[in-house]
Amino acid sequence: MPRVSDMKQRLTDAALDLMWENSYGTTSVDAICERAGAKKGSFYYFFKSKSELTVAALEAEWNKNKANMDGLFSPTIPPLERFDRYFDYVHDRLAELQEECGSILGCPLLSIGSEVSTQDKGVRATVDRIWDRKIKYFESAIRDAHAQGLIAAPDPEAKARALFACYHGTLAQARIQNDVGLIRDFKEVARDVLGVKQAHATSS
Amino acid sequence: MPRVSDMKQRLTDAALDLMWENSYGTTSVDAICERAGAKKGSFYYFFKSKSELTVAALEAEWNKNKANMDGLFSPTIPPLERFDRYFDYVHDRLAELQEECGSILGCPLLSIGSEVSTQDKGVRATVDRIWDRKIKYFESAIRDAHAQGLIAAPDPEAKARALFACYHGTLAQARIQNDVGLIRDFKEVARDVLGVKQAHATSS
DNA sequence: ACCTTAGTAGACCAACCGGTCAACTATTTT
DNA sequence: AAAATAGTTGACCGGTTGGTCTACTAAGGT
Repeated sequence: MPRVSDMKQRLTDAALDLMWENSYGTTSVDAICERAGAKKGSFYYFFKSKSELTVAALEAEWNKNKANMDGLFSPTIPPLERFDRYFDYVHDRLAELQEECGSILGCPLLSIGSEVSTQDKGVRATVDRIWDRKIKYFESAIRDAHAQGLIAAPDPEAKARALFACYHGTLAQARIQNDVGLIRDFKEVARDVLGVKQAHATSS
Repeated sequence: MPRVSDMKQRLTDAALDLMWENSYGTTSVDAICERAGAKKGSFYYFFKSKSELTVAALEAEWNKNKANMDGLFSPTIPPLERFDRYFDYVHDRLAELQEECGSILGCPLLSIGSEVSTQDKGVRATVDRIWDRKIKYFESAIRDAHAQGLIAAPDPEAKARALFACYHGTLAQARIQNDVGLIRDFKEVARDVLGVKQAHATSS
């Protein structure tokens, strides 16, 4: 098997970067190619459409982040602390990206998903699938917290979905208003949504 | 002043419909014209760009909804009940639209805002402005609820923003997954976010 | 050395994009 | 009735879009 290439990955990386910063619709195949240093021919050698590339890009992003997520939501960490760590991590990452590109970018799954959901079944299904995987982290943390009596969550799956939705709404609002503030303060909102029992002072 | 026309409104209506159902990017000027029964020339007679049309469309939508919002959030209604009524209203409306077009459409402010926020300052500012107006309804309801001792909300504005973000995240997730369920269940999540004190059974 | 195969190159396409413009029509004021 | 104004028309523009196609090249196996 002659000749190897990292072009496929360069294309998915470029696509996700551009779509995250701008949008699915305004990210043209030409622009993706240019950023990846590829020519049209290469693009359509690896992917048969922009839609298919997007599916691959989202899955690739998930694979990149999975190990990190596993670490943040490790069962060795107290359940409620897992959320704090995760929210802190996302906050820091988005703040870092804001320095680079001037904008709070929010979550690409939500931006892209919301944009194409009524038009592109493939991308929509992919967003859905990855979304569900991420919710699983929330779900088991919630179940653990419930088992330890830290919260009252008889239906961990529903609670996880609700919290996930609230979090993504916050990320979206932060993107629209270009303001990290909401993300920084989300930990407290999360405690309310989770129904954390004891009101323990965090600091100050 | 000769000749009157309702074309301007037909154009903003058409634009919002199409952008809500699909997206900003995929809604072409041609498509807007076709739905409004206008020709390109008329479009650019009333608006100097697609971006400006969008601003007008969002403001027009706000004006259409304002009276309704005023009714739902009337100070004559007990504060927490205002939220219930509002959430019910949005749920019913989205469910109705789903019958028509097959999809849960979420909130156009979020969809459009998230899509164009990094690229179009005018539209972004408009979304921001309307967003703030809507939050005011939440804010005063929260303040009233706090005054009546129903909830503990020392910072009503922050609480309002948080609840608004959570709600929109739920609407976005409902759009992506094309599922009304989350919206139907949001009232309970809202109670958690608001920190409603007494656990009163609603029904069943 | 040469064949096979994975990957690259870039010219090319029709359709569509947002936007312009000059000519035209309908309506009200004078 | 005619002038002034508000609105309409549709041909037209250059650039871009997603996507195709054929010719090519680099590398591993034999």
